[in-house]
Amino acid sequence: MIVSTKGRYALRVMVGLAMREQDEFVPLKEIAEEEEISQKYLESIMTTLSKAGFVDAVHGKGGGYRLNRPAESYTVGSILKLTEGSLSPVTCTSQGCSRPTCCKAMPMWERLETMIDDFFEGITLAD
Amino acid sequence: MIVSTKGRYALRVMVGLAMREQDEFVPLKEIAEEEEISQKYLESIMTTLSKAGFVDAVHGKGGGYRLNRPAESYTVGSILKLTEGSLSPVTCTSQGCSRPTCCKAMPMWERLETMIDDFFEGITLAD
DNA sequence: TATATTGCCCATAGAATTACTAGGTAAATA
DNA sequence: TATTTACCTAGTAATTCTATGGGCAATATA
Repeated sequence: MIVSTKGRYALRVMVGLAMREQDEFVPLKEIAEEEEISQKYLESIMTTLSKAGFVDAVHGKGGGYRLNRPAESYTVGSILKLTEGSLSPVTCTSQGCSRPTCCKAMPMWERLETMIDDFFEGITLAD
Repeated sequence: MIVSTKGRYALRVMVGLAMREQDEFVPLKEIAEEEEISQKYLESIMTTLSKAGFVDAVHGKGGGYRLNRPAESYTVGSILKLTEGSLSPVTCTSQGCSRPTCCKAMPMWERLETMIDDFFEGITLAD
């Protein structure tokens, strides 16, 4: 499986935020309830999104998270790459491969990876 | 990662067999050395391929494995589906998904799955 | 028949990854 | 000051992946 729950949760949250008022801050607790995700688990995901500058985060009462640019400018690919680390369908392409026979399949893996990458980069939060 | 070593090993072995004489039986030991895969691990993979009828297996001296049809008739997809179980990029599509927001992404996952499936089914051992 | 060679079956173990939890710290607001 | 919120570090439980061990079954050859 290419995409784990972490990436899927991140995507769902971003979609959720995109459907709200642009300048409204939504606290973690509220997002977690809405999406039925454990608060604690979601915390680590939100921090990742925040540190990468994908969302604004504000502490204290009335604080929370919100998007900081229009939904069209977030590609699904950028979100998944951030949370998953990589979207490589095989370790061959992401970590290299030393074997002789494996390399016979290498062009295939590379084509697949490009195809998947194009797919995700071609979709934004406005879907 | 969609494709684990198991699937990749199977693919490599099948490619290796395809490049030999059609009616030659190759013992496990020889394949394992050629591909630098542990004999024991390869055993389980070969048994899977054999039980599914992808290869002929013969016991005893002079025995081993060989393909039983032309290389063009094996798609990469069929080999990977057999050894990996499924090529779904997310559990949503293979195991179902109950959540409301997840389903907003469902059409995307389905399109991706179809795309990947078409990709692998369009490639045979004659590559 | 005896022996060597080969594939087949079943269980288990180590490693890595994934998914999730616990508990405390820092910042902002009222 | 007290409350609300985000942030940080660590650890744990569960699952999957990768591989190993040991014995049994089938076949060929001497």
